This record gives sequence, structure tokens and C-alpha cells, in this order.
Amino acid sequence: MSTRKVVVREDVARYANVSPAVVSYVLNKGPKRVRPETEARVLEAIRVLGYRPNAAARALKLQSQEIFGLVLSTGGNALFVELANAIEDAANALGFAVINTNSRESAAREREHLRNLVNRRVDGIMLASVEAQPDISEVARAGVPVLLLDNGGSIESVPSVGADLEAGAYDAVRHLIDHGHERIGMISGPPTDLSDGREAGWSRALAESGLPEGPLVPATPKRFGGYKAAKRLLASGDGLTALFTSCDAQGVGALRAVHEAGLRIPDDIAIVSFDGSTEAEFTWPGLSTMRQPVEQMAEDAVAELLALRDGGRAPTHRTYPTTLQARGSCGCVDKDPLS
Amino acid sequence: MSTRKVVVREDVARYANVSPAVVSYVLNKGPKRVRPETEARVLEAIRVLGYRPNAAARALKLQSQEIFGLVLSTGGNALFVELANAIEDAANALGFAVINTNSRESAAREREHLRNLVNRRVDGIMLASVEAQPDISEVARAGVPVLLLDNGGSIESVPSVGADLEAGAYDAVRHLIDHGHERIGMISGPPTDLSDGREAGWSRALAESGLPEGPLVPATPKRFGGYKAAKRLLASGDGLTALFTSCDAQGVGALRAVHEAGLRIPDDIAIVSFDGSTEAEFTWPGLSTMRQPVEQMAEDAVAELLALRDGGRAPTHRTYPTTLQARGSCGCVDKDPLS
DNA sequence: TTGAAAGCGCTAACAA
DNA sequence: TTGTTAGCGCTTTCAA
Repeated sequence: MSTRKVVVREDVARYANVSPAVVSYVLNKGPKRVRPETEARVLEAIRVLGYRPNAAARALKLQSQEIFGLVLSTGGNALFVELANAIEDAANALGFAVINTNSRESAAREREHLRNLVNRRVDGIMLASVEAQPDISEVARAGVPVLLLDNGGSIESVPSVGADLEAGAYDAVRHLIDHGHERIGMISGPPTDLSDGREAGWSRALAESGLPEGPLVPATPKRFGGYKAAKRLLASGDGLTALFTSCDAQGVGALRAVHEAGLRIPDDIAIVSFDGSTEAEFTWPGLSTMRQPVEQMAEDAVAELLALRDGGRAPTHRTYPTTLQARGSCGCVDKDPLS
Repeated sequence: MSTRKVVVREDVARYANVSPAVVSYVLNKGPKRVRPETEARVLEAIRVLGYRPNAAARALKLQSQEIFGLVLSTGGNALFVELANAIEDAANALGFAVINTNSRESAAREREHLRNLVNRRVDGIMLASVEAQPDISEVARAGVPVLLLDNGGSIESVPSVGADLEAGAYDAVRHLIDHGHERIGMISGPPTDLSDGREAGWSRALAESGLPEGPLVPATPKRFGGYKAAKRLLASGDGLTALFTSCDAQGVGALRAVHEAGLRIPDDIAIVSFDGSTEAEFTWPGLSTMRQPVEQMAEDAVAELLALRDGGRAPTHRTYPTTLQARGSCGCVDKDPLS
């Protein structure tokens, strides 16, 4: 039964009594026009025979797989999950598929994935790198467009799409200050991430209000990272009353740590995090967070990659404002989840 | 600069002073042996020229893209995220890439994704369907192997990989009974999911202990679904003291609903859910859950698909036991998160 | 051990 | 409007 021959374009042509070229013209709506009757015959043949054009052949001819590669640094991160979903949708809408890969914090794995995707001649790669200054020279040499995700334009010549980290962090910390907090700690990204604007924003908000810089603890952008960091912060007995975390995953971990310590949120410790993922909506209390416009970022990323592939247009760095999603963890009213 | 010609096999052959065939022999380690000196020359040429074999050409020739397709029904589900990650790893280990797609509860979208993947001639499709009885006739007709994920072998002729839902649910509910609960409600999957063993397991555990069937509320397998369902359950004032939810996402939603109602967990309402995703580890209190062996399932799924493609071996239905991950939400000791 | 060459199935330039 | 055909870059059979 597996010997049943697969239908190819020529079978359709024969059945419809036309040349193979005409089948292509119909399928691709060009580049030549086809008489309506002929087209109908071809379509009928395609239907009857159950013909499906072979994507590999098409890819070989067109030098385009109509596939994007996505390389994410971290597995359990809710924002990345949502970003990945949004990217899939945006790509699918344009007829592109997305190959997902996950580096799980390993630079070696990241390189491996990049190599693989380049070999597959994907039409573009979106990279949320493990490193602050990812080495994409090989990818660039192969002529595959790359776009950096969630990275403040760390490489001039490489386009990027990311939230305005500095401004977002500033707004988050200001909000905590407005709630009356004076001793605000921060759980930041991994130490490699030197250029992270979130630290700068936190720091600026504090300085502007004449407040001392609270303790700063770097951690992996995962629930467990936030959990451990918060535990350490709480144990240090620093008189901390509020915490800003660099992502929702860390925020969730911090929430847990505070609960475990028997402290009340937001009364004893208030928390604001960064990302605006759905996960933050269902914690207890709801996790206040700076929402990144994920869908917009995904759409723009896909469009940018396409533009880069087609015309040699200059790479752009896009920065998106975040908006405060105030919930219970900062001391605002905890509205019910809506989604 | 984008006119720089891409290096193809023939360039390598010319540089190494061999025929293109030899380059292939070296690259594929066969089917012919190559003299070591020649091989060294070829390898050197590949290195110098930065040659990368074109995957599309290879796919066309071999009739294999070395890509699997993954079609997931729901976006925000933590288990699916972990399953997807595990599948990527298992596939990558074999040199395969994975194209991820998400149906977001829509059967139409699911069909669309299946069509696309078939057109791309992927080597196999893993499907967590929106429907209880997915229509995969088209995919089967095209000769693309399919495997059902998280679905109790609903179609005889299609291989599947999934947890033992009935036994898992039974164990979960028994555990609640052992904690002394007598009125145990359930939040189940969507109503389409008639064959779901979790309901049966819940029901059997109750019956065996001579307990009445508590209320049963169907919901989407998402946080919001669990949230709404739990709210309804709580509002019904049914004397409920415990809740079993069909997935962690629902469990997280239920947790939130109970907190909002001002009830204590586990004292007023105890909860056990199903999946064992990392998300359940960081809630407050920790969400007790039946852990599915995701990595094992992923590995087996990939292996099965490969076996199906290569030899015409009979499809197998694999069922995996779940293990209770006891935490605070059921009334057990809430150990600290470890991961 | 190496090489020549026949396709894999498709797109699109060119011819009719 | 339709047909003919030359590749796209690779694998592998068959011949040397």
C-alpha cells in the first residue's frame, strides 16, 4: 500500500490534457494567464487526483523554503512561548512555516541550531540569544537574514525587535514608588546581560526620587531563578518592601518565595515584573507586570526579515513601549482574570 | 554584496580536484569508500569554501525533508509547551527539525495546518487534536505518518502516545479520598472529549469508596477555563471540599478562583490536577498533580514515526503511567521547588 | 577508488 | 494562450 505512487504535476497535466507548465501557471496564478476553461480542467484534475505540489522541489527552484527559523534561549519562559505563538501566526499568515528550536541556556546549543537552520536555507532566523553579543558571523556569511529578539539592538548591523526595557523598568519602579515604597530591590537577568536597560531604568527611577539603590540580584530568567533570588533577598533582611523582576517567570518564582516566607503580598512585599504574559494573570495575587506588545513585535519581526531578504534595505531597530498591567501584587486592585 | 554566489557542491569538487560525486561520498560517508587523502582534500575544500549542502536539493532527491510537523490544539497549556520542547530535543538528536503549529482550539485551523504540513512533505506529523476523532484521512492518503498525542488511542489504525488517563485520575482522586474528602468535584476537558478516561477514573474512585459523584464541569484546557469552572463550582454551594482538574492549566485557574473566593487551600478546598508541568511547582500553594513522563513520550513518539515511515510496521498505542507529585494543594507537605 | 550522468518535481524563460 | 525545456543542487547507479 505504500507503493501507491504519489501524484506529481505531470500526472495532473496528462489528466487535464495540458502541458505541465500550464499546471504551474494555474497553481501560481501566473506568470502567464490561462483560459478559464483550461484552468477549470486543471483544478478538477488536481482535485480528482489529490495532487499536492512538492515543497522541496519548489524550494529548490525558488531558492526559498518559505520557512523561518526561531531560536529561543530559554524553555520555560512564558513570554517566549507567547512570542513564539505570535511569530507562528504572523509567519503562517504569509505562507511561511516556523522551525522552533530551544537553546536551553547553552551557547553551544544555540550555535548548533544556527548552523542547522542555515544549512536548511531558511528564509530568515529570529534569535533570542543566550549571549549579550551573539556571534552571527557565520549566519551572515551564508546570507541568511537574522533578527534579534528581545535584545536592545546590541549589534548595529543586525535588525532587532524588542521592548523599551529602560523605560519599562523605569515605569515599573516609579509605580512602586508611587505606592510609597522606598526600598526596592531588583532581580535582574543573567550577569552576561550587561547591556540590559532594565537595570538602568530601575536605577534611574530610584535616583530621581532620591532613593537608595536597593539590592540587585542577577538570576536566570526562569521561575526557579526568581525563586532563588527572592529567597536570598528576603533572607538578607534588608528592610526591602518591594521587588522589581526582569521577567514574569522570575516574578512567579518571587511570588512563591514570598509566600513561603509567610509574608503578605503586597502588604509586606510588593512585586512588579516585566513581560505581561498570561501566566501573570492567574497567580495569587495577580502579578503586576509591564506588558510587551508581543503580537506587534512578532508581525514586525516577520516583515523585517522578509524585507531584508528581498531588498537590501537597511536593518532597523525597533523598540516598543510597554504598558503597566496593574494587578494585586503591587498594591492595586486585583481585577479578575479576563482571558 | 548580496550577489556573492553561494558555494555549491561543484565548487568544492573543482577546488578539491575531484568529481562532485566524491564530495557526496565524503559528506554522506558512503555509499562508496573514498581514499583518505582524497577525503582530506575534500574536507579541506569544504572548510575553505564554507560549503553547506543545500537541504532542499537533498530533500528533493531523498524524498525526505528530515522535518517533523507538530500540531498542538491549545496555546497556553504548560504541558504542551514542555511536550513540544521534549519533542524538539528528541527530533534534533536524530537530525530532524520540527515545525510547530498551533490550532488554538479551531478544527479549521488544525485542518489547515495538516494540509500545509502534508504539502511540505514532512516525514511525520504529531497531532494533539482539537477533536476527539480527528479526521486524518487526507494525511493518511498522502502517505504521511501521523501519531496522536495525549489521546487515548482514539483511532485504531493510528499510533498514539499518551498518559494512562483513567489510572492517573483514579490515583488522583483516591489521594484526595485518603486525605478524607468525600465531596470531590471535577473540572474536565471540553465536552467534545467524550472518550476522556479522566472522567472515568474520577468516577471509579468515587464509586469504589461509596462516595457520591460530585459535580462535573467541562471547560477548555486553559487557565481561564479552570478559573471559570471553579468559580461556578464554588458558587453552586455544593459542600465541595476537593477538586480534581484535568490539566495543570485548569488547576492554576482553579487555584486563583479559590483564592479569590477567600477560601483556604487545602483546608477549605483541596486540589489535584493532571500533567506535572513546571508551572504547577511554583503556584501558591504548590499544585499537586499527576506527572506525565513527557520526555519518554516525546522520544517514543519520534521513534514511532520514524519506524512507521521506514518499515510498514503496525501502529502501536503507547500508554504511560502517571505519578503523583504531591504538594501543598492536596494537603501534603509543600516541599520547596527544586527546578 | 573515482567519475559520468540520470533523475527528484518544480518554475519560468523562451518559443510557438 | 499554451508548450518546450533548461536548470535548481543533490544522491546514487552504473561504468571506468
